[in-house]
Amino acid sequence: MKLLRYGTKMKDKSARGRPRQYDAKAALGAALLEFRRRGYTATSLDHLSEATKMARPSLYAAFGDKRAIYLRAVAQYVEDSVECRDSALFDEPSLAKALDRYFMTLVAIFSEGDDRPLGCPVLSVITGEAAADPVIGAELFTALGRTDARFRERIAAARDDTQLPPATDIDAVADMLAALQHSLAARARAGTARPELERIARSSIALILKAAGATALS
Amino acid sequence: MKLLRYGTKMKDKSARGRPRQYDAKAALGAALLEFRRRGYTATSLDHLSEATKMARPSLYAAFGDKRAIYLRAVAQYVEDSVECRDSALFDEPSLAKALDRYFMTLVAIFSEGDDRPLGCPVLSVITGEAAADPVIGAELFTALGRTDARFRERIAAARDDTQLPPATDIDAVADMLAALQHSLAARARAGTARPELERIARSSIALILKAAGATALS
DNA sequence: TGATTTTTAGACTAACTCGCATAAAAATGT
DNA sequence: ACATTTTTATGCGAGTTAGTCTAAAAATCA
Repeated sequence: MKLLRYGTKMKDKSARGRPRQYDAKAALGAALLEFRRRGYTATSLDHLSEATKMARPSLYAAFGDKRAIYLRAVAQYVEDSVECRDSALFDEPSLAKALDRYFMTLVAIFSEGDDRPLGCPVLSVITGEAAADPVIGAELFTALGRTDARFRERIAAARDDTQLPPATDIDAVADMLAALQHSLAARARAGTARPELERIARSSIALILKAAGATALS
Repeated sequence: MKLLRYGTKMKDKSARGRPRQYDAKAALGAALLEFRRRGYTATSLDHLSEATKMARPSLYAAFGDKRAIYLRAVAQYVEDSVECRDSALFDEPSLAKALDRYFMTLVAIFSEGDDRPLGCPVLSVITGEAAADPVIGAELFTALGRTDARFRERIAAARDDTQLPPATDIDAVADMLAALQHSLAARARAGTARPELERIARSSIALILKAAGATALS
């Protein structure tokens, strides 16, 4: 019912008044980069204000307080990267190739950073605060659940595809793939360079597929 | 040369003056608990002062600044837990049983906490700061390296034991075990309860051993 | 041009933080 | 008892931080 109005006058949302000088999407991207560089708590609103080139009151008006800024920045990151990652996982028929594409994409993201790898925008940033802040804790929990669900879907599809045995323990294999993802995030954050991360990813994928009894798909 | 004096007069170290009211070991334990609860940056010296029941100047005199307190607290944790963990890994001839004991011990540690699991004293606490603080980053890196080395030793021993094939890729198997450890830390920090962590650990160990081609040791 | 609306900029308060400086307290040695 | 030595307690000052309030700037509509 609330949506009815938007169909008719789409532009009214920003018709009058001084036009905003900032690009919300770019601002959230810059904010996330700052969070990844400094960590969640160590990032102040002044840092965010400088990184986004938005005045503090504008930040509040646009996104809310610091936690809301982080949550929206992550939501945008997920939205932007889910297409690429889902494509890697599900558009490739061969499970082995799909996993390789997926994890190479992941390593590329985790390896971003001028000085050293910045790691995962979720795992490497809010882990410290997850126990103290229930909202952050819930965000971390749901993020892990999202990844688990994706892996389970892909493994189930491979089993139906006869690439994996019918008796495959889907949860166990998915857990191992998730563990690889968590481990790559931790290692990247600790400073492990990209080639080493890729090596670890590839050998781990091979081991997991071997354990699952995968039959190569020509 | 500096050590010569200590042999003769051991008590001189705290002979005169007001005796200290605090127990350094207990204080570091309380400090680590506080770090695990709040996260590294969010923990202030006031929090540490209250938790350890030491005045701020006493904290400085005894351990140094906040980072030094954390590093010493972690060093003590490693020292205290390494005996138990090494015993689990190396005193048990069967690789499967050794890994089970090791990871059950680890899950017990990660599940500590009144309200929710506190996770790993290293991985779950300083991940956020590792990119900004080079000293913290180095600490994280060496901690990961320690774990890797332990797993490699144990896998090599099992291979020499004929529990694993001679051609076992030691690094690959060790990487997967480390990944399981990293993953359990992340999941615990996200709030996953202990039984679920134990289930994940057991099924993952089984899968890894299967991939490595382990032969059961009766 | 003038009124309206929205964003931006600067400043301000109250609370918190670190690190230290100063003084009191509690033990020992003579 | 008195001087010495070490630890503890209090509190201060410079710097940060979150969040808000007020006023100026920049656009549209009439």
